[in-house]
Amino acid sequence: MLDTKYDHLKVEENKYDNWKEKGYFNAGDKSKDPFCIVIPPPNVTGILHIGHAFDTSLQDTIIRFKRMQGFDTLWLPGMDHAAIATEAKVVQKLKGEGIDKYEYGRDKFLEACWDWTHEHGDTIRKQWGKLGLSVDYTRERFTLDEGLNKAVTKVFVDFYNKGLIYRGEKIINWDPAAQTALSNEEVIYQDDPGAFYHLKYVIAGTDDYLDVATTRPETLFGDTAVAVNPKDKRYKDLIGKNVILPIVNKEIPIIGDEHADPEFGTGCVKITPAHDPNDFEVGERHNLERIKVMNPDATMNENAGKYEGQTREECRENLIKDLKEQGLLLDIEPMVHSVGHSERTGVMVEPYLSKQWFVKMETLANRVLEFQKDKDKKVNFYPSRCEKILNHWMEIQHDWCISRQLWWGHRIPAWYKGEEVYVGMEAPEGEGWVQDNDVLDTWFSSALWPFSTLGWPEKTEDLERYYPNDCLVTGIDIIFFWVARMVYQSEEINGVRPFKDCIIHGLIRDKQGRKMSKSLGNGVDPMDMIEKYGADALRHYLCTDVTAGSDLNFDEEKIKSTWNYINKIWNASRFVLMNIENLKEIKLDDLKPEDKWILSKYNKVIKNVTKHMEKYDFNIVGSELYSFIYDDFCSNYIEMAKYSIESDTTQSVLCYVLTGILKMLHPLMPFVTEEIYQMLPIKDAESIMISEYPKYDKKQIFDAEEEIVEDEITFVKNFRNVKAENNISKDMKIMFDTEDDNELIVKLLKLSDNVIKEPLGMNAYKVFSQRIKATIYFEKQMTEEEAKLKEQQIKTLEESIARREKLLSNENYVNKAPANIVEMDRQKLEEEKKKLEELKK
RNA sequence: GGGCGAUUAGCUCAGUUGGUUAGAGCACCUGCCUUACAAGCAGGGGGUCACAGGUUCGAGUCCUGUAUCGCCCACCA
Repeated sequence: MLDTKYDHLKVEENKYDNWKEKGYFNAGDKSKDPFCIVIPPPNVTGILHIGHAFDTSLQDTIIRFKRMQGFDTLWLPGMDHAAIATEAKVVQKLKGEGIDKYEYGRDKFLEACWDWTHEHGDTIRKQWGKLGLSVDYTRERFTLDEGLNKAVTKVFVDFYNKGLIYRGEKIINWDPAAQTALSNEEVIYQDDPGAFYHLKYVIAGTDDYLDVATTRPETLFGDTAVAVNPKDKRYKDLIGKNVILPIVNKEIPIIGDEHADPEFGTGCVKITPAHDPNDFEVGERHNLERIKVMNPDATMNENAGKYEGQTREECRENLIKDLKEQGLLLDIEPMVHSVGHSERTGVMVEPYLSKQWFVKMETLANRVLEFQKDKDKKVNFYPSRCEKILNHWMEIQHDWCISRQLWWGHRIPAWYKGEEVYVGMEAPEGEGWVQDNDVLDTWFSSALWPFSTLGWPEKTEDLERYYPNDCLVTGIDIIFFWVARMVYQSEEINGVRPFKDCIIHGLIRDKQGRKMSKSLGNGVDPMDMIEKYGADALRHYLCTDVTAGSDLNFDEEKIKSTWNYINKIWNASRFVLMNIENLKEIKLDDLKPEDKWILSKYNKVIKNVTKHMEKYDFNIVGSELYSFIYDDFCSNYIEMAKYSIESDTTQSVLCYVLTGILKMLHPLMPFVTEEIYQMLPIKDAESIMISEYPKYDKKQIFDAEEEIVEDEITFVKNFRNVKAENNISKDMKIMFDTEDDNELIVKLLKLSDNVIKEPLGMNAYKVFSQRIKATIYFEKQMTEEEAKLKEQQIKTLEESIARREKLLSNENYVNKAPANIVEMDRQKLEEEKKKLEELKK
């Protein structure tokens, strides 16, 4: 027998391991249609946060639903080696032990990374278990495992041969802390207070000067020109002349270039081709020398003269002091400008001239845009507006910098001998070849995840069966990083979309809508929530309390109320289990109206819930189930059933509907539904997770009975309302005006001693629903307040009648509105008129 | 600068293709320990759906504009 209170800790103990051991999570039943989701691999950097819980809860809900619907479901788990993120953590850890990465050496460092991976991988798997995720561990993958390395290498080699990957010297985003290149997506821009330094560039051979404004004075050692707009009347005659570069005292030319905006600043721009992407392009157009002024760690190099060895910050400070002394500093104008920071190390990114590997985007992106126009080839986004984010990214088409000066990752399959370059699956034959030291951006391997995990490039059975995947679930912030890349890689490599549907969810913020962050200390550990309220409450909250694609402001109170909801389900189940002794097959002839009513409602819920589950509209699923369980099943059917609980039909209907409720809830709250399912006397499977999802049965729809019972419920509600509002005491008498059998109502209202057949000469109040009318007789005089209330009710009713009569006398409305709507209004009007008549008596 | 989203009850949010008198949870008020559940039950109050126009028989929902907030992208010498 169930305890009187729901205990989530007890309920969630041991179930997961049992499911796992029984093999319920494992895919491969070829008698069924396949359905596959690959998990967005969490970084092995650490523990899962609430965002992971959100993301994976949604996936598990989908997978469990599809499994119960009879699909061969594969939810493929795995983790991401997270090149720079993990490397940064391991470097930090070693540093704490007094070990320097470079002194330690590549091999030993990688060993440390693998240790880290195994340790954190175990933690993540434990957390998946706590959340109840039904992933197929027999197919778990890691982005850096051998098979994936083969896939990555093959894609690199093929792309190189097709000209989709090239090596070039360009300005890239350089992370001076990790000392590696970054992609545009790994740079976070934020507004920082800074200044516009106005410097005096004296025009050679004159006393005149140009006021050149810059936010980065320390790069002036790399200046090779000053640009003005050729259309700018102020300066156009100066084009071709030279200016003297301050401090360096070297002459550099004044050039005319469109890049200089006459409206911005002073209209004069210093050109530093090796330290600014725009200047780089100007430099290309004018054939300017590229002078690097910094070392990879962002200290100044030999080109910075006496400032060599200083950090960029120190250099700026000293340089400004010197400029001031020499009268070359015209002004310092404070301003706020946005500055790029490394996503992982947080340091200011340095635009830096460097030789790197790139993926050429044009062809790849254009194909995606083409595919998205074809309904059989496109990725369908939920919500659909998210498709615009993908398309927008494809339209920008920045080439993707994929090489990273790191050790933890897939090593670039390129070898060099002098000027020669060889790219291939294996090292080239012959002496003297040296492999590229760099590794690939972690997203290069995760971009292949939907098919590399299934065995590609081998033509495996799994690949054949589960690819393209059926859906992918991820956060709105990951569309650029990951979704876009999976889409164009899949379409280029295999000519198909990686997955049919892409479900996008928002970010989890704190209750005030702020981003969760370490510095604010407003993060939420999902494991704490599970400890306090259970995974079922957490999952149900996360899946049903937010609309698709929008952010969720985390509110612990709501998990608490979800716990209450589960407790309600627990107790309803307790009631049912306590009362079912004789179960039998339900025969339509035996059913009472209320049985038919609940079956009818139940089947309509199945239909609706199934429809919305298939559209990933869990919000609607949640509220649909909630009102059915709370209002229809608990508040009404169970109350009614108490008066015929000895009937085996009632018992059977109770058990039948409860079973269906548990099954529909199972994808959202797997643990408690399993616990209760196991106590049912009749089960269709050894576990609810492999049982059959309820199916809509037209034979169990009883419109007539539904209407009758619905009307009885309305009567009961109206009666309680009248009684409460008028302070009518328990010893009142009630006389039914209608001849119908009102037995159930009498029982529900506990009125067996109050029913009379003849009117009494006392205060009277009419109560009614559409079919049932009754008069309540009571002793007490109506107070002034109560009389006023009655007056108010009459007034409201009269207003409503007037409104409706006006509406129905409107020919336009009667002719153009759908007939059933008009008919509904007519009926309603009749009712209101009757009601008014009764009230006025 | 370009784009996207939001604005509905005290708070947090739902509201499907326009269609009864706009819903839920929490909070609040009244009455109840009714043997599944007091972490509960019954009943109740509370909303000119941001603002201004328009389309329509009918607008929270569609269109135009305005305001405020948030996010993304680009630029920022």
